Amino acid sequence: MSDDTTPADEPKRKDFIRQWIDRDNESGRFGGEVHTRFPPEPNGYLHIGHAKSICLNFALAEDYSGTCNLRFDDTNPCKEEQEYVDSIQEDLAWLGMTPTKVCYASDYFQQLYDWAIQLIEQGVAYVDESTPDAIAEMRGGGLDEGTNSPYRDRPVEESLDLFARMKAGEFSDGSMVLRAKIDMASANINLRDPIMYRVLHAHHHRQGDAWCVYPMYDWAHGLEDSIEGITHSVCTLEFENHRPLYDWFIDQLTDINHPQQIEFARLNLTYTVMSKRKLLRLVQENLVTGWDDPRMPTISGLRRRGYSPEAIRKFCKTIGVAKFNSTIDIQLLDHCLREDLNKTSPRVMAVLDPLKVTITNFSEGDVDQLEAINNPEDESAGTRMVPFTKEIYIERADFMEDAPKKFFRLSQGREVRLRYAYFVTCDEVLKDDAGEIVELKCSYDPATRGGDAPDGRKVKGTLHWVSASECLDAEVRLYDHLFTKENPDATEEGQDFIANLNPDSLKTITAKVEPYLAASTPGDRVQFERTGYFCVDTDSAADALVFNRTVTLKDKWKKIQSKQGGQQKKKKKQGGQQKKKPRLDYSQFKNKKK
RNA sequence: GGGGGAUUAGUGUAAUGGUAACACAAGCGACUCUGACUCGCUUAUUACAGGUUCAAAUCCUGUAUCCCCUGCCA
Repeated sequence: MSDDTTPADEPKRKDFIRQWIDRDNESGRFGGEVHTRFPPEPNGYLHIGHAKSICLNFALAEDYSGTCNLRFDDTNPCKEEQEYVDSIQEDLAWLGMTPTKVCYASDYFQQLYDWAIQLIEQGVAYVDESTPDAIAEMRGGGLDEGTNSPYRDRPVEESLDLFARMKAGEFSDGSMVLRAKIDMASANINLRDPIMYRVLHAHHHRQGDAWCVYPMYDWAHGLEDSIEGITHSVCTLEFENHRPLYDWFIDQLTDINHPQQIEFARLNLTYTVMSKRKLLRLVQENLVTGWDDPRMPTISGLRRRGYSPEAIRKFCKTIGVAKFNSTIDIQLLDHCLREDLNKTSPRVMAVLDPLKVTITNFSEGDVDQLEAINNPEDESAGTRMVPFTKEIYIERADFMEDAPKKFFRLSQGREVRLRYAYFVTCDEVLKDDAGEIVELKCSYDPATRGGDAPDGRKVKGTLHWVSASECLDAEVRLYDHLFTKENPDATEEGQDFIANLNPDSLKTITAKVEPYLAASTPGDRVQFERTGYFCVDTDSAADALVFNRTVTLKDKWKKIQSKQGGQQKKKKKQGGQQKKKPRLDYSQFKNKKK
């Protein structure tokens, strides 16, 4: 994970978390040690938002010569499954992270239980037999102060006895809880006698049926951190209100390690959703093919799509960390991706939308093997041979009748270069009855073999191509944003984010690819020249290749085209004064929780 | 109505009392056997209003806006 480039001459800018750690180190608060952790609940797949947290926590440990644990926060047996534990470990390893230790919150259940008894004995915890509704009612809210539970001052012995019997399974789910005795009038609702344990007769994925009580997050989390010797407990903004409680619990147990909780803003990305609930819904309603659907922002989805761990790490580093609730433009992720793939991906030619071209003056049956560079960014990648024949395919979009001056590609009477091959000139356009172009007749200049004209004549365009007789068919899955709107939650009244799903987020086509690709295996990443970066899908087989489009190449021509179209439209509308786009404000669209 | 946070170019992130930087995006141009890559140039009265100061993004006061908080979820 230390391969991300940080120019040594660039002054290291420190985010607020590193500044905080520096202060702690200066004061000697933790003896100069920095121990972090990544604490997922195993109830879903990791996504790019988790990657931000992962990269942060592991980078902190590395930067300060500390440690970083992976800890499964498995305190709720109802939602958690081994499947998720496995996927999380796989994703973490793929991202290139090696935890110092792999821990489970459930391993601390006995310690937590013993400490709970200690709090009861200290008179700061009690068993409450009120109903869930009654507890909610008594908690109050807003300006209403809470009211004390009638069980709040019951004798210690009674709570001790009841708590032991809760654990033993004598009581039904929801019948009683263990509560901390703090302050029912606190302005911070989290401090109004928060629940520490609930009764749950549920099977735990690691503890089996050993427990009938399970600890709540607020009670458990800080103590888990404390047990592991965590110094800086980094979490997301919504836990800021919980920090006083985090500190309170640890303070009750004198002489245990007291980590510092630090909160940062979670990642939001345009054109996608990040909440586990929404991702789960996409999977459960079969709106995508699964957690690893290449359109999903999950780590497994990105992996299958063809993202590299380097690109994701670079992205996480680039976006930085702060407390401002921001939304990152997906184009920044694309940029980090292209930056890495450009350096690492072998080039190859593939025609996605084939148009047949016959080289009229090329001998029938001849196969001319031409040398092509595998990666201009990496000389060690070497070269390969590409077969050229009388009939080839080019991209349909690379030919245009009555082409404008700015169109550098093929048109009647125009000459272009076929990459690594020859200059060709279009002599004739063949159409079917419907007027559709079905074939081009071109002539080639044998003197330009390899792609250069001995007479020094230049050509403006270079096209990729593939031999019609030597090429392979391949299924290509063209992916686009999963949603049509920057903010999928921006919907009409009565709709939700599902309404903004992009119906064109996947187009499957059959492409013609050069024979060199026959040996490719799932996970291989290549660049289809002039088109984009592609990755061999897990569905791919030797005789049935399947490619996923990871990301397109930047396309200046497309911009020129759309600008010309746009200008015409604008003229029609009126003067076309460009208004400044307002700052992204998603809040007005968010569904308020009732 | 209460509590906790936040606000710097279109989007993000820096600058921690010394005159707004970097990346992406957008636009213009150069280069090019990928209209890719690469390389140039362009883009901010620091949410607003006052105040302190020789000097304010930074300190003070007030205002506005946004986010989070009333699960026996995490």
